[in-house]
Amino acid sequence: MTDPPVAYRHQVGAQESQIVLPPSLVDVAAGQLRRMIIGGHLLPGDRVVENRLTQQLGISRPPLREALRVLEREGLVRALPRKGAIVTPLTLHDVYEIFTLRHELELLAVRLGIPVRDPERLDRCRARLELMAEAARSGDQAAFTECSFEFHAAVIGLSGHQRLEAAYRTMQLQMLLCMTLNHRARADQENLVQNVGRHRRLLGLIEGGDRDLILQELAHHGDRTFLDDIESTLDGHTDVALAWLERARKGED
Amino acid sequence: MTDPPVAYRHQVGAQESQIVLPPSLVDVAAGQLRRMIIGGHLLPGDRVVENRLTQQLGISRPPLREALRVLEREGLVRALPRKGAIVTPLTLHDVYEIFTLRHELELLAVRLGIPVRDPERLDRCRARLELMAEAARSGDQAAFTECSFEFHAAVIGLSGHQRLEAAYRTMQLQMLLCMTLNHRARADQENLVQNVGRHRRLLGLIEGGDRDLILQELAHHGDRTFLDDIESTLDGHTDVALAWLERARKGED
DNA sequence: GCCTGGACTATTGTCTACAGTAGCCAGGCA
DNA sequence: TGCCTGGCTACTGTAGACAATAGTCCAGGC
Repeated sequence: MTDPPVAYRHQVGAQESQIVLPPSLVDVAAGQLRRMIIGGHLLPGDRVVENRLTQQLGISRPPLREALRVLEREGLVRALPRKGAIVTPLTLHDVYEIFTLRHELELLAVRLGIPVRDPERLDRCRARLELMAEAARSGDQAAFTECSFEFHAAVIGLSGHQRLEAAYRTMQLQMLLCMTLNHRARADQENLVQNVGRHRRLLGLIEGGDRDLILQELAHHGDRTFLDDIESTLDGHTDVALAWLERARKGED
Repeated sequence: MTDPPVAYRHQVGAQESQIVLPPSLVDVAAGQLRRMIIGGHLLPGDRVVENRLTQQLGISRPPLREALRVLEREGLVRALPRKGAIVTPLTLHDVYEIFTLRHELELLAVRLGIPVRDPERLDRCRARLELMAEAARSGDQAAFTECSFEFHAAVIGLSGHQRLEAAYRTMQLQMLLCMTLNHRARADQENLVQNVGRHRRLLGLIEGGDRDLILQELAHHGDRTFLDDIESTLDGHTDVALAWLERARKGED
């Protein structure tokens, strides 16, 4: 997808101190794999064969294997010794785990981060929200997902708690993995725009700085606690997730 | 250290279903690296040079690099692009992060796991506590640390929440990393035995099944909230951590 | 007709080798 | 004396090749 950097090119940006180095193949490969999984090109349970991927990505096996180790720690991939790797298969219990832990991390972030101390962090949230809005206007589903992901991470980042944010990002990724289970998960542009509206309201609450109000909102959702749909649901897919959850409850594991 | 398996040997255990496979070099290397870091042989900020380690461990670079990727995701090691890796350097803020997040994960585990549903899980806690006690009796500091680590993981595992347990293990590891900052962190055998006693009381509380009582105990510690010393402090090193925290608060970053 | 054994293929686990980069040190120039 | 520059060394990033294993398919025997 991105052109493989045959040689390292040092690119000096507008600001002289900002030197942009091409990322290592491991990072590139990890990013591509994430996109393939989140994008639904690789579904939970699918085999992840190294040779095939090296050809697709145009790299050799060592960096790919390192990338797979990263993905494994992120929970997107499961390694079966001597049998290769598969995209993490999900059960209903997995979904439960992902949503509960994610919810809990959000609560903690609100407790630690609201009211906001560092206005600069708030600016970053605003900027990413605008990127979301732009993606929604253009109707680019993939871009919207990515922007939304980054917006949420930025919100969690208001806490200034890097480890919390890292754990949250992991859970977000796995939530996106859940979403791939439902093929009907495509939202139309209308939905995207509405979603941006919800996120804008969330940002308003945050700017208000009333921690308890936000926590109250979070706790207010009763049965849907771990599928809270106001400040954190990604891409307006809450209903989809709920539906899947319901379906899974009745039928398959 | 461990003999390198020149050939793969399938070992069939007493129970026929239990086939013991030799672990991959990546796992071996990751384990060894963890021990080197937790054991204080590699201190925060120390460079982690690949070539040196391959010689020490008797393996080649690819599996070692994969192991480093794992450790990186665990937060024990930080990769500096094109400059190698270092053991994660810790600031006061890092310690704050580690203890707060760990504490929060504990609270969640108690809320989800108490009262205990699956008695088998409780048995595992008991078994590991006995291992701890044995290590304390023999005064084996390293073994005690490892047993304690596993005991706590088992307690968190009462929740049946694998992702929660995984996140907790990560924080535990990083907490052990914090401990290496203080060279006086060696506890004598007396301390170890006392520590086992505290853990035994915790297990008693858990067996009692009174969730609120435990949560109350956890919240009861006021200033020391995130250094709670009853149910989760490892190895009786709370005081050491507090002292270090105090020292860091005044002086260095 | 079904089961068992063996060879084959696909794939993972590991190693060695090479390309390219960052840091260091000596030497030259202002 | 101080700074810059060139080359050297140590190290990381990546590639390709080999060794070993797990699964599969087919042939042969019961």
